[in-house]
Amino acid sequence: MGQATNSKTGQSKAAPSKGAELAELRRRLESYMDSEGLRSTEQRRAVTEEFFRSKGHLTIDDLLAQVRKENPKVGYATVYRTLKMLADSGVANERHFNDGLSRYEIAHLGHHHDHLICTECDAILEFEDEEIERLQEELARKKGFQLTRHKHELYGHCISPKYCRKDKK
Amino acid sequence: MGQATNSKTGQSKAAPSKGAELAELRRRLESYMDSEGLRSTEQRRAVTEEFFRSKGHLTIDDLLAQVRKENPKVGYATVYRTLKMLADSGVANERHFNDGLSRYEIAHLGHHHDHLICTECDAILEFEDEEIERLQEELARKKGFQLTRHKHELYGHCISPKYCRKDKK
DNA sequence: CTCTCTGCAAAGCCTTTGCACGGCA
DNA sequence: TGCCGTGCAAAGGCTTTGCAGAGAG
Repeated sequence: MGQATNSKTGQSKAAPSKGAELAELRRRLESYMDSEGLRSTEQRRAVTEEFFRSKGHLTIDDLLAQVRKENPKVGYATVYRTLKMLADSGVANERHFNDGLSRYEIAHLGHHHDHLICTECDAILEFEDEEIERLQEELARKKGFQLTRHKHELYGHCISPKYCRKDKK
Repeated sequence: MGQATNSKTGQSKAAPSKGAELAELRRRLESYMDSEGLRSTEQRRAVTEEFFRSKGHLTIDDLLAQVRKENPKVGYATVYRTLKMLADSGVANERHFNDGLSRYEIAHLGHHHDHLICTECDAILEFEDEEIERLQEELARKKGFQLTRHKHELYGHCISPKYCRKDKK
């Protein structure tokens, strides 16, 4: 992939800025809602804004709590349904780590990533490793499989106690 | 670890035969039950036998159905509790793939493995890849993490339609 | 005889759904 | 005004738990 540099921002196309990526996701959502005839309501805007404002990996409860700070009348089911909509439109990914909850993260454009999860402070880091992805493909081919997706989660704890505290979250 | 060969069976210690591994697991379970003061009941024996007889990755329903063929009076909760006991003793691993069900597999002695799952025929293959494990460790170290466990699942479908059929399971 | 185990049913937990009302377009 | 969206509450689906009776040691 080329490293075409944007002369205005200094950002390359291969790694667009956070802001540019969010703008693209908003456009994607808008066109999805248009094409599906979905309406823009106060609740959907509230949930969507809170979602984009977040750092991702939120549970439905997390998000609902945030949304209700500004908009106390929003219901449980609406958040569920709105997040499903965000996932269907491709701007959110639903994830299931080992706590039995659904979490939603902001989608990344054009590349997959996996997660490193601290079981002490609940931090969730994202990672990408091309070499591992390549080995996975190779392995699947050897076993006679065509891969469609994968799930790779590394659990452990931050080495530095300074940044790893139960109360940090 | 050495490659001492067993003169009787030709099996090396590093890769014990299936039968030898099962025998070791049974011993492990027995000593666990002894140490915890757990009793050997007809139901526990039935569930445990069926579990060891299986090829693993069974859901609780799968196992209960099997057990009830011989022993119709066994209850749901007993199977849950017995499988928890098997997991606690280290002879079973609880796994959660993407269907919301708990599955139990026969533990392997001294080595970790991951899974390749066919979303067409529901086949579950195990794999081990030292290179991937090494890269994981390296990656975690770079991110300042100490790994304790991981979950690596590859989803796809068998390339050969001959061996990949919905009705196969 | 004591203390654990079992089976049933109920309760938990999270997610999904049905339905009447409310509000976009 | 016609429909879609919302909120509430109930229903689902799987797992866990409480309890009285059964059974191992």
